[in-house]
Amino acid sequence: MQASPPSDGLRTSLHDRGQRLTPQRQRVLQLFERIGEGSHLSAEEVHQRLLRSDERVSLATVYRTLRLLSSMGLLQELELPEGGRRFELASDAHRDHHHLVCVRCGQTEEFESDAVLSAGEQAAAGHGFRLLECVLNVRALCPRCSAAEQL
Amino acid sequence: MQASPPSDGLRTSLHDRGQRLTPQRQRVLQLFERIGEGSHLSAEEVHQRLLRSDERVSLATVYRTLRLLSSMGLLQELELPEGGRRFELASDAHRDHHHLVCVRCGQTEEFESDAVLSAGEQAAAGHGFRLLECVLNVRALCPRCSAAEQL
DNA sequence: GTCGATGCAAAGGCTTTGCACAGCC
DNA sequence: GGCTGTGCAAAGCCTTTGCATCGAC
Repeated sequence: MQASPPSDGLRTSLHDRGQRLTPQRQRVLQLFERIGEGSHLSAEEVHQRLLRSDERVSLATVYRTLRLLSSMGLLQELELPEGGRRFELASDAHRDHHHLVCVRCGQTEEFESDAVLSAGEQAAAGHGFRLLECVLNVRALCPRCSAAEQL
Repeated sequence: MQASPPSDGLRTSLHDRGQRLTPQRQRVLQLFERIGEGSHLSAEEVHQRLLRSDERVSLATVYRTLRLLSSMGLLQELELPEGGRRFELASDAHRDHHHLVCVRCGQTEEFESDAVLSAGEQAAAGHGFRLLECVLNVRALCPRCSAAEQL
């Protein structure tokens, strides 16, 4: 009894693009599936985590794979300037997927909002654009840092 | 007849922080004022534009100044991963300031939305955060690129 | 005159790339 | 077996930093 092997979907998607299923690509994607949808990892973190579980993948390949999986729509790149490029598992639910970030300590909370999605859809439609993804970044101060700033 | 000298506000803000008003800092800020609120420039572009108008500022100083002016709240950094870090003139109106970006060709449209701002405020309040800025990035395909993708 | 700011060039991250070898199909 | 993917190391951005000099106050 095991979860449906994720390799199948991946293999097919790759095949359609004339590309191959390799252990490295599986390892990267499975890592994201293991940690779940909410988590954002940098390339370096992906590399470290794979090494820790004895799954050898070179850093260059991590970069190549993150780019590939993003272009295939399986991962998506986050837009949080504080702290570099990060990736997370893509999902339809995440077309509307927002971040509340403390600009001082980096604490990040996620939230969803139909209001935001429909505002995004309206804006896109108004300019004749086709919406792909809609991400609201709220830069803020968390309670602790907000208190610290008052001093 | 000239617009109120921007140096005064800048001089005061700098003074309060024990810092000095230099020609370089004025040039950078004035450049942003000249091009208006909607425009996003990278450090390199700021440098190039200043050189073109014979205002000599080293690239290192451009970086230092962009960082300084941002930390003073006079400029703000954009969050558009496609195409590197960019800055624009800050203004209160821009606390709520959104981008519709074509992921294929980079065409960018701006829009505003009260609905988005209030969603951001709600989210911040719900977690006890103090909102600073609220930016919605809508990744999409512009009409031209959308058509091209259908082929 | 003092102390912060600048310019230059060098150092620093992070990311991509060239090339030979390995391994998927 | 062909041709794509990988690993390694080198190269390439973009950005920051050290240090001597300059200049705002």
